[in-house]
Amino acid sequence: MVQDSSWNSDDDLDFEIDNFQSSPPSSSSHVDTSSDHMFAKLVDMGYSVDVIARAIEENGPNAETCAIIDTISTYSMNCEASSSKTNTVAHFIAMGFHEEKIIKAIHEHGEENMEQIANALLLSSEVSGDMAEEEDIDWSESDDDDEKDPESFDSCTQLRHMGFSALEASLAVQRCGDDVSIADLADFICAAQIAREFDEFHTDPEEQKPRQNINKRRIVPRRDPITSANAQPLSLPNPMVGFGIPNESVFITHRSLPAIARGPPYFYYENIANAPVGVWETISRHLYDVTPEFVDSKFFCAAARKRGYVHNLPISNRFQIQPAPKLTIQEALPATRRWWPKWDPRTQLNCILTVHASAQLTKWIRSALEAHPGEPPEATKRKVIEQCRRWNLVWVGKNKAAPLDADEIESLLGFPRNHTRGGGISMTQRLKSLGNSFQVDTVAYHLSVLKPLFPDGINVLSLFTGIGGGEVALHRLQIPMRTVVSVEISEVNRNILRDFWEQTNQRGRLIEFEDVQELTNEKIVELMKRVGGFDLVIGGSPCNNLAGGNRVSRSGLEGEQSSLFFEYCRILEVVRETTMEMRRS
DNA sequence: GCGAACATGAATACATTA
DNA sequence: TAATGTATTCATGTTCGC
Repeated sequence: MVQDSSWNSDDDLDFEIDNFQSSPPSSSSHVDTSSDHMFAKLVDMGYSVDVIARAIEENGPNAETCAIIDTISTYSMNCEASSSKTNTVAHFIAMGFHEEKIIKAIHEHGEENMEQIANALLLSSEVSGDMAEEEDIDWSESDDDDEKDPESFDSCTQLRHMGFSALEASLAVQRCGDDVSIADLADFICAAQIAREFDEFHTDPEEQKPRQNINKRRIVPRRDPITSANAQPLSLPNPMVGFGIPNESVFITHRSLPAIARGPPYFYYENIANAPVGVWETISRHLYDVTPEFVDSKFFCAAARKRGYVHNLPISNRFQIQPAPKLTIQEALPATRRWWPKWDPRTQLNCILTVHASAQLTKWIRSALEAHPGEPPEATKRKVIEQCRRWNLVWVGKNKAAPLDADEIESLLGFPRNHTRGGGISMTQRLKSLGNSFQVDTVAYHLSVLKPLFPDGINVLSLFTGIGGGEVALHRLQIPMRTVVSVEISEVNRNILRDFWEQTNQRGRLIEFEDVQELTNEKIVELMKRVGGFDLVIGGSPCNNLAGGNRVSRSGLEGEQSSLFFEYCRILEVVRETTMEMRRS
């Protein structure tokens, strides 16, 4: 039940926005930590008394308003409390609109007509110019120049004549650049509006914060060629825990997702973290400036796998699929325990690659160790451990180190046993396919947020499917796959996915393509109309030309295979545009 | 022709030391 | 702070045997 507003003064609005930003209030800000006052304010915001009481109880009577709002939003994410109406109000408040006008718009258009409410609010703010963001954003901080160029101003004027607000128009020009057509700018704004609507219940509270400093960095049009000269350095986190890992709440963090990046559809892109300098800057720039989430799978299983993920998924309320894998070699591969030398300090494996060590190497290790009946000399130990690390060898007998077999790799990567076995696949191909795949537990952790959002199933566009790491993750999360359109060049991998589909009695449709280039724009539109659109576009494009192990053609994103990343971008863009068109009609 | 086995460094990040 | 050392890396191309 939404109550009448009693805090619609500009001061109060500023206070709320400050709190949404999680920034410490300035000394001049009006901050009232009295729980009574806060209670009244939250009631005014439309939250139910029960929910507020519960949140205050959880956070303590001295908690700040933002903490309480976060908690309440968490309840709504969990579908346990909070009505959709309160979320609607909070959502538009977070966008910077006055509550009084929000309530009025809801009364006029009905709560379910989010788009009409948004339009009414935008129109209202256009007339009165009272959107908080417009007052807060310092447009002069663009480092291109201090004055708006006439062309941008013309675009803004035209957009405003089309009915968009000054804020929307300015933002669109800033984000897309000056050389973009009015039609494209209008599309950009519509995309953002639809995304906000769609994201109402799907993003965490932090992601819904107004980005007051959105223009305080250089905005490079996405279509610009990226060169090493203009790429901003993107450092890898240490420890590589992304936006959070299971059971380590100290690492749980929040992020600001650019408005243009918000779904629908959700997208999830993966590639190796240790790519040549500048590659991730380019990837991020082409995927709507979304900050990559770099995660090492050593926090999810007994093997390292440093990967970057660019996605627009919510990051609150992630959960791990069970049973959680063992995190040490000795626990994951208990048979090795008996033979593990005390002088080998490894407890986790390095990244699982596509090839394994030669028999010559394991033979050399055995000979080197058998040459010394007792403990080997330090130099020998060092050399053996170095090779064991290099080739991920484990101890399978006395003085006997061996590469992992395919079954063990399947287990470490989170695949069902024998996932890649059978169907005439050779061991070499099996190892290659596994070495190129996702670590399922890691990906599932990120995708887990989709489970409450798609209880009736999900339509997936799976690019560079490989052996189906994404599909296995969704299956293990028990998210029904209504449709999977899979694109995979390798016949062997396609067979593996098809086997998985049949073996697990999937009820949905599996539609297969060989080549991403076969998936023309027209074909994508046709497919989307056929299956009802895609909810998730997932894939990791080839890393051949990025990987450190490649001594021959590590040529970066322009390489023969790795340049297929741009196909991912093309396809994603078509899916997004078509999604918007389908929602309009 | 196919699969298995094998030899083939360098780019990069991070830690240590002077 | 710069130099040096250490660790890591979803690989490719060639040869050989069946």
